[in-house]
Amino acid sequence: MAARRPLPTRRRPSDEVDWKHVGLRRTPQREVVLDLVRSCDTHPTAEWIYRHARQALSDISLATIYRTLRILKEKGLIWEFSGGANPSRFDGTSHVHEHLRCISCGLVADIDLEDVRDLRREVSERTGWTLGRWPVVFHGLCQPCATRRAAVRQAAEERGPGEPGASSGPEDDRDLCGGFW
Amino acid sequence: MAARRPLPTRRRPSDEVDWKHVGLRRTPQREVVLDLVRSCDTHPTAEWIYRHARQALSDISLATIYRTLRILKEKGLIWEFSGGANPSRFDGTSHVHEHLRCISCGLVADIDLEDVRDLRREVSERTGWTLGRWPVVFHGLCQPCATRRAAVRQAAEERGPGEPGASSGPEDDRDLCGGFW
DNA sequence: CTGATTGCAAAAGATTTGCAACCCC
DNA sequence: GGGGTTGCAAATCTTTTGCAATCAG
Repeated sequence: MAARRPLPTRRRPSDEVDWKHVGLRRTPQREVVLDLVRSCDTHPTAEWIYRHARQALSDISLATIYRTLRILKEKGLIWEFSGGANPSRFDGTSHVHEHLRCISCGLVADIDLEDVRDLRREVSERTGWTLGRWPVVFHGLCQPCATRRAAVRQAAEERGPGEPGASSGPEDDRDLCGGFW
Repeated sequence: MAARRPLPTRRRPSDEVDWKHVGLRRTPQREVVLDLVRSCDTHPTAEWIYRHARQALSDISLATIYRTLRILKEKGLIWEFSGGANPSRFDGTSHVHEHLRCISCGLVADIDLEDVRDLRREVSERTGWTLGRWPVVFHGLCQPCATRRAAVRQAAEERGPGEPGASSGPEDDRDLCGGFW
């Protein structure tokens, strides 16, 4: 274990965790990963977390990132959004909220919805499933993707028939918009 | 191209597709894949589709299955549920309906929910996203997984503290319950 | 101390892609 | 006939795993 940049002195999300009760040993790696996921609202990928974690723990490995994310998820401390062939994104579950996921660029956004509580109960009663506090995910297009897609579709229609559901991946979005579908 | 078992003479889902308008050439491979996804309600994986497609088209390749699924998805003819490190599952979108996905075994179930229509509009207005007819996915535990998990948790608590969110993969579920989380 | 955790490198999957042969329109 | 499609095999990419060294309690 090499360079370990002094971590911020202000209170960190990982301080709030009762590690012993959760059944996990408290390590710098786990603290950094949890803090990264909990403190940013960008729903980062494992790769992004890896890059940023290295700024604090220079020799943390990608394997540890994945291992830690999986464990934190299993303990219910964070939530994962699977992304098909593309990387998963993670969310620090601090309070109950729902999600929007863009089917074009994979962006995940949070939203608070009071009304969903009743809906969960209804669904649970009708199906026998346990819906607890797990998120409800709406799928659709974020504004940039909707705009881009509309442009593409119009161009296609001017060229001739076909392409009713033309898709277009994200062109820019260098950092966190990996592209899901 | 070899053995091509006589396909069922009854009307098939793929007959309803206006291939030319969609902008795709009509091929036996595409018909079989679309028919399989549209005619079963089990939300199959690519692998499952491959195994079954071979019964009609003995030398169809897995690459074609994936390519076709991707294309059909891009054209809006089917819907994909990403599964992290685990295989995606597909759904033939015939009418608007919502989904339940088990966070333990990955099972996907359909459910009709009138009330969701208003909710979509509300979310759309509040966020500016385009939610169209894309599905809303509830996450939770299917009955078998909920039962199994409760048992595991109880056993853990009898042994001592910790394990508040213990996870357990599917043990049986040979055919279609791949395991997501 | 002692078992849990980590890094490293290699493995495992799922999905994609290059390319020549082939088939639908 | 010609360009869209397919099969095959190899490549890619994300995530997991085996194992010896190291660390937390």
